[in-house]
Amino acid sequence: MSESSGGETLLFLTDEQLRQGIEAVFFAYQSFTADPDRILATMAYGRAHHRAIHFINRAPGTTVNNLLAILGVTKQSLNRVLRSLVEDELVEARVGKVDKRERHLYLTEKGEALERKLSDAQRARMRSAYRAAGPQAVAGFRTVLEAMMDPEMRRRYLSLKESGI
Amino acid sequence: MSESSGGETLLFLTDEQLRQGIEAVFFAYQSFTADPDRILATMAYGRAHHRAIHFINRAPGTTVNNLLAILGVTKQSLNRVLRSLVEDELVEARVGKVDKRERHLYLTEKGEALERKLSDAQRARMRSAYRAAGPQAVAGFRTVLEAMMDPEMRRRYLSLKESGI
DNA sequence: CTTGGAATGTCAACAAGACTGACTTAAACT
DNA sequence: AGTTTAAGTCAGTCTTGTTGACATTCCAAG
Repeated sequence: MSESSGGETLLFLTDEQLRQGIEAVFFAYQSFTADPDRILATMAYGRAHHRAIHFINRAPGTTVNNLLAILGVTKQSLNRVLRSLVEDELVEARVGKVDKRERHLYLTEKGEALERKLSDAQRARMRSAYRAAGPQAVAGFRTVLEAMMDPEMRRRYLSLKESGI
Repeated sequence: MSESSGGETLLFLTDEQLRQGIEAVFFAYQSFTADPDRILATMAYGRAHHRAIHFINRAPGTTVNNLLAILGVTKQSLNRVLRSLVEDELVEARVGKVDKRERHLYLTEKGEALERKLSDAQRARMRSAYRAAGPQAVAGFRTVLEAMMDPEMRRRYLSLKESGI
């Protein structure tokens, strides 16, 4: 009922379609985090540890400040996570040679092993979803995700994307 | 370097491609929740309240148990949220006529107003992303998201999708 | 050279929101 | 009458976010 396709010029952009998109993102994201969450729950870690490990692996030697900017949390919040990872010898924090205030972060072998375990699970899900959907759908998927990002997020995303080639 | 396209038969499924997909989901989801989060932060509410409001609006008269199943949280967790929403007169919990043990949940006018405010923000983002990406990309986006969901999540998603037609 | 400010990171305390487990109440079913 | 189901409650824990205060280091202006 109501003005379903009232103000929209493009037919596929009804409120109902948009709402379904929102719900799809919600449910997909829950599934997306479920695999690593299950693994992390067996240890004393959570999603925050996963994120830190992921991005340290992605950009080894990154500083705490750098990581902060990517994750978008406060330094105090990240610090707690980082501390436990360093204590458990998954991450090494080396004092900067040029600037001694900085800490450069690296995964240890143990840290790399966990990273692989977590990302394997997540990649397996992405791989099977990508396979099932086909290359054209994947391209569209990526296009919409990038369009959804805030300029600031997109900047972070693209900087990683380029560094990873 | 390393075995970039070593074990994959399909070229577009390199580990690097999958990793970029994972990061895209991460950054897009952050942006996706940012708008409602900003609005909610001004009140004493959080994301949990938003989710409850969203699904009550989506399926008015739903029972607590029903909502529990959709959200995938414990009743203790949902109860805390629901209690504050009822106290603040955003949600009404009516005793069931057929089964008096059940509480049927409805948004009040005040609740509907907040729901609209929150979903307007989120829909605006989706709309502009969809517009920018084009219909074909949107179709692909939806296809991949559905393929990413656990069977259980997909079941929940589809049941809502159908009820919303 | 020194001193004051800026940048980087750490510690402590608190709040939201998730969880488990144990329990109560009321209603419905058998 | 006894069991199951729906909802709600109380207590305690964990993760992860927040602010505020503080230490260390660097750098630049006087």
